[in-house]
Amino acid sequence: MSKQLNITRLLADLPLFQQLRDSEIAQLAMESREIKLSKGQILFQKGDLLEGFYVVVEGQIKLAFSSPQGQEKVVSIVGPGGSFGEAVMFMEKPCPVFTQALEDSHLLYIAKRGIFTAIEHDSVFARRMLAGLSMRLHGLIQDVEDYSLHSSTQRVIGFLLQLADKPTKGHATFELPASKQVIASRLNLTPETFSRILHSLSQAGLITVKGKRITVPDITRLSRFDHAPPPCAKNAQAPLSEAQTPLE
Amino acid sequence: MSKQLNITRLLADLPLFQQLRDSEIAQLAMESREIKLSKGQILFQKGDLLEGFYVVVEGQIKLAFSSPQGQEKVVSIVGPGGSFGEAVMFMEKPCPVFTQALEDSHLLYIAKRGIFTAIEHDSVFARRMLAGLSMRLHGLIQDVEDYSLHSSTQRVIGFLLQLADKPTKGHATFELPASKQVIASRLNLTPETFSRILHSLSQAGLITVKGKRITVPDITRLSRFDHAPPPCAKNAQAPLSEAQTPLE
DNA sequence: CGCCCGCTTGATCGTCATCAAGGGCGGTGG
DNA sequence: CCACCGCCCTTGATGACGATCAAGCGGGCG
Repeated sequence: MSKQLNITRLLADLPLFQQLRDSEIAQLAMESREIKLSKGQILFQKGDLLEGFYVVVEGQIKLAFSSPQGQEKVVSIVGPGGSFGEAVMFMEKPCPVFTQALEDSHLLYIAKRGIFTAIEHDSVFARRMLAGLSMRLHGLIQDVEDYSLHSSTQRVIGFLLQLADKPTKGHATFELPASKQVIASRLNLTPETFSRILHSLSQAGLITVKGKRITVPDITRLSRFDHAPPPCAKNAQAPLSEAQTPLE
Repeated sequence: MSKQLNITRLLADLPLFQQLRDSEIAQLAMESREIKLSKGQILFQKGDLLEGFYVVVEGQIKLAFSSPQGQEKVVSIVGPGGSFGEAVMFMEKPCPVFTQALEDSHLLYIAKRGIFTAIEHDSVFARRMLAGLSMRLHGLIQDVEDYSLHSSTQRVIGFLLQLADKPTKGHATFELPASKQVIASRLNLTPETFSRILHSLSQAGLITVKGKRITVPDITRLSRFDHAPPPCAKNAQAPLSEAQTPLE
C-alpha cells in the first residue's frame, strides 16, 4: 500500500537511519506507523510505558512534567527530524514526562522490535543509537549547568545565542520557535520574568524584539553580556536613559 | 600476568558485563587498564576528549563543573560499581564536567575499541549499554525536575528518602555518602542552607542528625512533608508538634 | 465590533545566597 | 596528655533575584 511506501520514505530520510540498507528500512517500516496529532492534543501521559519511540515529521511536540499544583515545566521542544522516547523504551520504566502537540503534527511511531532487530543486524546503527542518546544526555547536562550556575538573564542569552549561531556571523535575525510562555517555561522562568528580561536586553541595545521576531545586531556583544544592569532607573539618570529607539 | 588476570576478574564482576563470554571479557581486558587516584586528585578536566570510559572499583569520584568565578557544582557522585564517561566517549565531543577523587580510589579505564568490538559481537551487550545510558538520562531528568519545581527542602527530603528506601520499611538509619558541603552542592544548595534545612527537619522530629549519621524514624511521614514551616513557630497550629527546644 | 488570549508592566513578598563570626572535632606536635 | 591549629560545620543578619498577585494593553478571530 502507498501508506507503507510513504513510511519507508520518511524513515529513509531520517538522519538516524541513513546507514541502513533498503531491506532493513523496509523491515523497520513494518514495525512503524504514522500518527497525526492536532494542536493541544496529548500523546502520552507521565507514567506511561513505551513500547517504541517517536519521530517528528512535521509540527512541534512539547515534553514537560507537571507539579501536583498544576503548574507545568517544559523540558524540551521537539521539531521536525527530532525524536523522543528512546530512553524510556530502552529502560522499560514509566516515562517521567508527558507529551503534547504545540501545533498540528505528524509523527512516526517506531516499535521497539524493529529497533532491536536493526541493532542486531547492524552494529553501526547501534553506535548511532548510542551516540544519539549521548547527545541527548549532553544536552540535559547543559541544562543542569544552566539552571545551577547561570542567572535568568544568562539563561535567556544562552538560549538566544543558540538560536542565532547558524546564520551570518556578526548579526542574526530569527523567530522564537514557540510562544513566549512555552519558552519561558523551557528556561525555567515565569512569563513575566522572561518578558522583563527581553525588555531590558532590548533597552540595552543588545537585541530588538518585534513579536516573535528577534534580531541580534552584534552576537559577540550579546555573548559578552554578563550581569543585568537594573532595568528601571532607580538612580534617575542611568546610562540607559536616552538609548531608546522608541521601539517605534 | 597477574595484573591482567586481576582486571579480568574486576570486569567480569561488573553488572554491565555479566552477559559477555569469557573470551570477550578477555578481549575487553586487553583494552583496559587500572588507575589509582589519591584523594583530591583530578582525573580529567572539563573540555577533555575521552577515548574510553571509567568504572569505579573502589572509592568515590565527583563529577562537577565550575563556573568562571570559581564556584563549583557537583553533578554526580559515583561509587563502587558505577561508571562515567560513556556518553562523552560515544559522542566524541569535549567533556562538560571535570572529575575528582573524593577519596583514594581505584578505577578501571576501558578503551572505546574494546566496547565497540563487544557491541559488534553481542547485540545483547549493545542493548545493555543503551539501557545504561537511558538510566543515566532518566536520572538527569529527575534532577531537572527537582531543580525546576521543588523547593530546597523538598530536594533535601527527596535525597534523604533515596538513601533511606533500602532498609527496613518504616524507619531507617544511614550515613551521608560524602561531606555535607559536597552533598549540598549536589543538591544545588549552599552549605549554610543545607545545614539549616537539616536542622529544621530535625527540629520537626522528622530526622535525627549526628555527624554524618542520619536516622529517619518514620519514612512515610518524612515523604509526606511538604512545605517548610518557618523554623520559628509563627503559627501555633504547626504540625511540627512539641519538639521545640526553645532555640532562643 | 468585541471578546479572548498572549503578553507586558507595576508592586510586593519569599526564598535562598551572601557575608560574617563562632563552635566542635580530629590531627599534630610539644 | 594536653595545647594548638585547621577544617568543616553551624548560626545569625542582611540583601538580591525572581515569583506571585494584579491590572492594563494589543491584536487576531469569530
